[in-house]
Amino acid sequence: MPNKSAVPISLVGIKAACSQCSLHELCLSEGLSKEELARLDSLVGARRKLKRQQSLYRAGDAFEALYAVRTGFFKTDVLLEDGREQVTGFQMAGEILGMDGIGTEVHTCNAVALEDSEVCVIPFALLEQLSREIQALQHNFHKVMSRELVRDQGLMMLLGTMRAEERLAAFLLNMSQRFTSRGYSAAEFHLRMTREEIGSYLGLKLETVSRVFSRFQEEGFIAVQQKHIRILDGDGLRRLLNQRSR
Amino acid sequence: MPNKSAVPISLVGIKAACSQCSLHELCLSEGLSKEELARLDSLVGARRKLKRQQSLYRAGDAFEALYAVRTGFFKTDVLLEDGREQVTGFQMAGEILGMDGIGTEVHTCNAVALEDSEVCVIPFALLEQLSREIQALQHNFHKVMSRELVRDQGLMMLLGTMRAEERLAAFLLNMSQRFTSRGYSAAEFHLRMTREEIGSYLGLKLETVSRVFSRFQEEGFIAVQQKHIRILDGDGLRRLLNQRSR
DNA sequence: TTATCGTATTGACATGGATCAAAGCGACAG
DNA sequence: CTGTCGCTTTGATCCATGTCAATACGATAA
Repeated sequence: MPNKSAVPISLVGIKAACSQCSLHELCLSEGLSKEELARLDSLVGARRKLKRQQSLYRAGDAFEALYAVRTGFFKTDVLLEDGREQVTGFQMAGEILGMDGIGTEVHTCNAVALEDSEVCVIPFALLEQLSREIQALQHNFHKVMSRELVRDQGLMMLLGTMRAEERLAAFLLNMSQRFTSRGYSAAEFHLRMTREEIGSYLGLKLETVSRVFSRFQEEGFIAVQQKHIRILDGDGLRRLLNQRSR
Repeated sequence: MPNKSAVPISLVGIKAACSQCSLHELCLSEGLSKEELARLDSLVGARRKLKRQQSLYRAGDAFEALYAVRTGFFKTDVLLEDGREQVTGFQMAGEILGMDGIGTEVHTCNAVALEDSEVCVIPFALLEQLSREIQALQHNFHKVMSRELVRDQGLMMLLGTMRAEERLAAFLLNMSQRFTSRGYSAAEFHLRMTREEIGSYLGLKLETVSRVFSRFQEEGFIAVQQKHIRILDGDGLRRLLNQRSR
């Protein structure tokens, strides 16, 4: 039974406008004509603002829409009955949330804002309708889902075969790369999540995350200060990843 | 058990026919009208037969089509440069392979037949075209992709938080459930994969898989004899899964 | 300023699963 | 039938990471 989102939804009246949005190439609007973009604009109903720690949706909620992150930072996680948590992803501007709900009409994970954030609400029925009419939109959407599957493959590889140091190196390089492709510094960034959340994502305990960060610092790969990370030797991290581990 | 034919054909001239296929509810054709089914039939170009150990596609291959498993059994895996392998899934009749390639036009994993198998070839450009015209087909396809994302979530949870016994219990129950929904016995089945492949899928070494199977047998949960598995106490396995581990 | 609370770091120790090694088993070719 | 080969089982040992515990840090509120 889908339960109601516990937090009052804050819908802001501002119309989203994919045509104005700086996240083209990451989102669904790439390669659309002016006229098609306008139609996509009219589909994307509204934006929704979330404060830090607010849920965008929870496991069990009825599925109605996808969400495109406009600003901010999210995590998605799954909970086991006994309380164990697995963080399944961290999402930043331009990334799409909610696709887990399509198959069953019900969300299967929780999506939580890790900082004050804003998303575009994309009613799914309308997206399907419009993507029957706009081939490029249809294809973009399929690509987004497929890339998510490929991302998952990478994470399985990480969880299934990598040692702690490799996991953290992969994590840092991935964050760096994603910040870069959004125009931020590749070398210096703020982690929005706790050590525990990183650990959960990587299949490690928070103490291990902390220890490996310290070791990386001793070895000159990075400078850590709480959530602030500076990458001093990206190639060093990359070497760590590619070398035969055992 | 399917036996090996001496003929190494890969493409058979027989037209597939979704309308005749017994895998409706698992595949893409659920809820389609007679007329729509006929159109789907004409889309599904041909079947392709694979012998045990043959690749359906490999990482790096150009992406052109999806494949629906008609008979047989597959694994998908990803390889790291240093030779480490992560099995990302096992696929049986009615399941769709190849969606990893949509995002980049290139396959990102290998798909290998674990026994002599047959697939329906679904040229992807045609599938997109037809699903612009048939709403139910479009929606079915989206559901299939979404369910794959949810499956991945479950696997991440397994790889990130579960102990060896829980992983094996989850694996056995999952296999049992999938055999059941295809009309086979829930309690007795043949594993088509080696201990090493199971281990790779579950993030364990083959020795650990073997040991846990032996332990399960000692405790009366299952009877193992090589690849033949009999589940004697499914509830016992389920209890193992649900109990707080530590 | 000081108290508090969530988060992070670090140390000491425990352990589950990996590693290494040796048989055992079954299918198949000759 | 016999030998070979791939796969599986089992034992002994090791080690990476988990667990438990103490302390430190930084933001915020009083």
